[in-house]
Amino acid sequence: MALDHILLGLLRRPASGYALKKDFSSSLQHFWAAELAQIYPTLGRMEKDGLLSSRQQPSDKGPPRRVYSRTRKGERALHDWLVQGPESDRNRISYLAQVFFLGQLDDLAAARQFLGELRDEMATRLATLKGIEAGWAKQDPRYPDELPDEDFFPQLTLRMGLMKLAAGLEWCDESLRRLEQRMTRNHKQTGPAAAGP
Amino acid sequence: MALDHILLGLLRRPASGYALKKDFSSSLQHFWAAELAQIYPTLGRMEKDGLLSSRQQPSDKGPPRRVYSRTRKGERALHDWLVQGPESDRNRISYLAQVFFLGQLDDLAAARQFLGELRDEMATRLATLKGIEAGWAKQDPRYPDELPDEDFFPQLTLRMGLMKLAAGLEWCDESLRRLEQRMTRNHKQTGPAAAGP
DNA sequence: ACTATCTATATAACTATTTATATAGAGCGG
DNA sequence: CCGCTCTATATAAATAGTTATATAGATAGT
Repeated sequence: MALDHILLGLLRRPASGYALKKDFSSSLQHFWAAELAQIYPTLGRMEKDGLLSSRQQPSDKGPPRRVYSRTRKGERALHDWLVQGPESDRNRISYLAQVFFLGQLDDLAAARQFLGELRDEMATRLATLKGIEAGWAKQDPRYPDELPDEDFFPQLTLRMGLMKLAAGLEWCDESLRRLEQRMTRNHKQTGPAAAGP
Repeated sequence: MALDHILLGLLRRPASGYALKKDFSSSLQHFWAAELAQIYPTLGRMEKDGLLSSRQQPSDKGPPRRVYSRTRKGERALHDWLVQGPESDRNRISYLAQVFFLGQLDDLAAARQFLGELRDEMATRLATLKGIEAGWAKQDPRYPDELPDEDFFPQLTLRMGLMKLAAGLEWCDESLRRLEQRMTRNHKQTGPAAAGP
């Protein structure tokens, strides 16, 4: 499971479940999300399996926290995950499933509406990622090519997000243009159409 | 759940679970996969919920099959799914999670190896999609802009796949180039480095 | 006849994920 | 002091998805 390995990667330095969830919210969330209700039992299982160890620590703000560290075994598991090569993910993209069936709507205007909303969402996400990039660039003059390895690879994932979203936006625009052409065409030839003389 | 709605979309014409699985394998699989062991109980539940109806039919090649049709209620559910707007998917991309942590490998050559494998996989998938596109174009002279609506939207999803994979390949090449620069640089300045005079 | 493959359905066991809920201390605003 | 938010952990219940396995008729090849 990828969550296990992601937690191992994040546990480069010891952290509590709550802190790990924050790591997800900051950078990782764009390609992998996890809820606390999934993180806590996973950490417990991984400790049971000897991949992690934990100790309780008093907290200045709130109840005591359980801080996890990865063990030698955990480090090996992370290493193995990385050198085994890319996991070909069962990439589920639900909006494409919707697009696939848009032709079954009685009115193409509803399909246009759909693609317009998708375009807006992608534009928003692209703006978000650009904001993150700008922030990184501002606070570190070494951005992007003089960054330490530790930050180079996360930066690559951000770059992938930017490139995919740019491609997605381009696709939306192209699709909307083609759909509108199609709507105009259908409008003009209402009735006759189809077969030539 | 998206699987429910996908099945409703596929059931434009009545079909058995086995046949629906084949529909997945042909076109849909690139952005949504499903196993028979998931499809059968889902069809059962949807029938119980009144979204589908079924009847048994003798088969010429094998045991009798249960053929499902969507009900009026099922059609409404599909319609609602489409007009509600794009589902923002929790898009999980496990290879990006791996890339994120590649800096924790002791040897950057292993990271290069990883990105090379990813590049190869993407190139293969891109070739596959291009093959599908070529097949469609060959068997239908209306491809792509004179296709009936029914085929226009599936064709758009194929196009999205092509564009995303092209972006992905570009990213791999760019990342490999930058990683190799980085490796050369590290090699040259073994020891001194960092601070200027 | 034997074997493999394809059609066809189904279930059990397991793993993963989401949503809802409970608990409890600490700090802040009104 | 009351309610709100944040820190912090945890569990229950439900849903979703994967892997393994069982059954059985039909057809094609050896």
